[in-house]
Amino acid sequence: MKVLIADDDPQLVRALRITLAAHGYEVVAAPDGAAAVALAAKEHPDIVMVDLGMPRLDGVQVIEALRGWTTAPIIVVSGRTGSADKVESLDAGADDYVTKPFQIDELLARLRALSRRVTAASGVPVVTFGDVVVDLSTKTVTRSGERVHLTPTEWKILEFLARNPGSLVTRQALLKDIWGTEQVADTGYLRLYMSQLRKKLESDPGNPAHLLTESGMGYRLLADAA
Amino acid sequence: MKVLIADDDPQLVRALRITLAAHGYEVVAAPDGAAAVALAAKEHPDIVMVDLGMPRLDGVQVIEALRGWTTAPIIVVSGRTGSADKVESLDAGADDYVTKPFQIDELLARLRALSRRVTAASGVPVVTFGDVVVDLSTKTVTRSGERVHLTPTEWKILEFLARNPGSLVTRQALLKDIWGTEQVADTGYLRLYMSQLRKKLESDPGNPAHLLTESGMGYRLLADAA
DNA sequence: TCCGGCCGTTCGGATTCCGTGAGGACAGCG
DNA sequence: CGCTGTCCTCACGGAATCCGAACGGCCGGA
Repeated sequence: MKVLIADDDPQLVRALRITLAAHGYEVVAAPDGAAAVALAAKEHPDIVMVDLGMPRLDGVQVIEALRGWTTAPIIVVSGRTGSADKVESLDAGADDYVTKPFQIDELLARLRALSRRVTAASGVPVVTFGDVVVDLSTKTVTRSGERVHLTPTEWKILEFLARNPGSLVTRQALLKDIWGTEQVADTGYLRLYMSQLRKKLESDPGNPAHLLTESGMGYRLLADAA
Repeated sequence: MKVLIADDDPQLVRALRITLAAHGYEVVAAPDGAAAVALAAKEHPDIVMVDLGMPRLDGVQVIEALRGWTTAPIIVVSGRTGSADKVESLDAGADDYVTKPFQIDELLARLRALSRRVTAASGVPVVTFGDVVVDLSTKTVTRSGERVHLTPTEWKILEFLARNPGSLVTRQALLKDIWGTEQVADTGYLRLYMSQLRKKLESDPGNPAHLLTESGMGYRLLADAA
């Protein structure tokens, strides 16, 4: 049973990690919302514990992002005791809400209750790199949890690259797959679409970290390890 | 959605009955543990709310009895705040634990969270988005509780989209499924039906929030969190 | 230092694609 | 025969997309 902890309090994370590990859970942790979403896509945890009021992406936004593609139980652990926060979190898709400070045995009991309800994972073919998630089955691209809109041509290029993660894709292979032209006359539009993809998906489009170009050869998508 | 309330405080039961009914729940109530178990066997509620410390059968015993034959979510509503009671209840099979006095909106939110699990787990093919509910088994569509009349063709399109919530559906897939035509010549009627569906289901048909179109590719139904 | 190949990026016109209103064809029904 | 509901065609305005052209930066070789 793998648990993802999203909390910006390193001391609390450390204590939880020890306790949960002692009870047989595998623990992964992220210090902010955006990292939590990316880590969830990569690790596919069975249960998610999320704090409200994290940097970079609020807890509620994390819940909404996760609910876009997973049904794993989500439990909110927050210092906020108001019912408004509880209602908002639960309606966003959370399954439980615990207020700090909490009794550790109560939290463990709630985790056990949620574990009972865990259903089998969906096994969707997804490719992730950085904070980007590419879902090849639903043709959906999200970045830090938010949907990114791609034009048909942009999607075709990204799809082709995502189906060959890590390996070099020659320019003519891309041109043939997307425009079907045998005769390749690079009039420059491939460069144009790569530019737009980087603008939409890279955090620093000028220095791409994942959509790499191999001079004279083609392009390469550097994906995260599955 | 049917809720069974097991509590020996008639005043609280009365208040809950009114509030829950106002939010669309069907309510049945039992004043003690033994009656609650009997009533559950007869009524088959979707969710059970149980108090600890009832006459004739304690709350934990009620939980254990119910868990013998049903997986319906059980939520404990109790005045006892100690973690020992929480742990005991949750480990007996309860799904949630709320302490009295409680905020009614928080309780409602937790009920909604449990309802989601019920519909998701029971495999009942129901898709919701905004104020619209699409029931694939009974072929009915309701909006804010009121039935919406769809023509056969409109229903076929919505059904196809609802069977692939969140996923992009290409125009040719829709045309092939609904008109069976191999050769696709979009003469424009698909666009017309999408327009009518939006008029009937979207609150702002001009700016659709759920029946989205991906230019050049197809359509996508953005459903609520499961 | 100059030069030419290669690449990324911006701009804008041409083209395709989409939403929507109006209305005809057709079948079922009283 | 008129009415009603549904399916479909057509046409138009607006939005999204494509792609040609051009400019600037980088870099290795002469």
